[in-house]
Amino acid sequence: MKITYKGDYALKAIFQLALHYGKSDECVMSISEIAKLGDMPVKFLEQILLALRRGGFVKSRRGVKGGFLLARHPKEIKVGEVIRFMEGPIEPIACVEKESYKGCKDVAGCIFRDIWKEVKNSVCAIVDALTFEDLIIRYKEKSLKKSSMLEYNI
Amino acid sequence: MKITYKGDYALKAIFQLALHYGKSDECVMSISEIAKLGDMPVKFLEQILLALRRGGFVKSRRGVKGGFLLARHPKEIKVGEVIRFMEGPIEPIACVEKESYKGCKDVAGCIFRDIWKEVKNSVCAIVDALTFEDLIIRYKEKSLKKSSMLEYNI
DNA sequence: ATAATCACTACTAAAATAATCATATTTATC
DNA sequence: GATAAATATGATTATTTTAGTAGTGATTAT
Repeated sequence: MKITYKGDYALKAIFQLALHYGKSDECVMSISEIAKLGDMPVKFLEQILLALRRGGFVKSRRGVKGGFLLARHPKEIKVGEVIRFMEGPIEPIACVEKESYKGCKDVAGCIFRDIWKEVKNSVCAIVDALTFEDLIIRYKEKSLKKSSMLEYNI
Repeated sequence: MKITYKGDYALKAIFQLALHYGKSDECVMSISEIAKLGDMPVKFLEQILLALRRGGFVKSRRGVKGGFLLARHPKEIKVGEVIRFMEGPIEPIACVEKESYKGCKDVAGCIFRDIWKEVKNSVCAIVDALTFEDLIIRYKEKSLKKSSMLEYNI
């Protein structure tokens, strides 16, 4: 039941780009900039960003002052989409999506399959309802709360 | 977001023992018997059953006519318990339970952590509400349905 | 020109996974 | 008491996944 670093970093990178989004189309972020903000290894993040580009999540510009930017508006990118793209289908076990599954002679009669489907649906309901715009709103609320707590010395 | 074979086989083994439960305390199942029913590799299952014994889920008897049986009533064993015991904490990422997490400088301000908590809670709600008695009921309903479908040639 | 930056491919070390193997110990039954 | 059937335990292994690193090439603003 784990998300890998690959998926984690992908989400963080897109989140950084989302925070940075819209100021102007010229406004790209370099890999190293994103890596620094999210505390991620640069060369590993590079691979992830290139994958995200192929997936249509981000766009890139090469050369000096090049970098990455979101290919779509943050409200058009769902968290679940990114997870699925980076990690494969959201399902606790392969038999949920694929009918063929080694460990199961009787897929139709398998009660566990039903449970995994429930789990899958419930997880998908959460991550597919969340866009990166939602995340930004949450983030801003959080940092507002934090700063006001600081202000009043709570 | 995956369950491993270890966890999968553990659930299946306990389910077989649960189906077999209560007929008498003498009524144990051998590893090979369980393995056959669940289509699992015998020696791998052996390790899993021994782990489950240490975890207090099953009891064993050695020697001829030995084997395994549940240590508790099926209604006293939750699916979530077994998953946690075999796979570790149910959480998409380590930062949910543990405060220390390499990939995150700012755990408090991290919006993803909140999402993973939501996911975790929602998954736990499902698997912690399910006992092996529930599974048996589901299973019997299913096989009843199947046999009646056969009967009426649907 | 050149320096900064993305693009791509290949490689690698470590960990996890899914087992197998060998050997000991226990116990019902003949 | 011998034997066979079973669990108990620890070691070993093969494969895959993960999390990177390294190097080289292509592009472009200055």
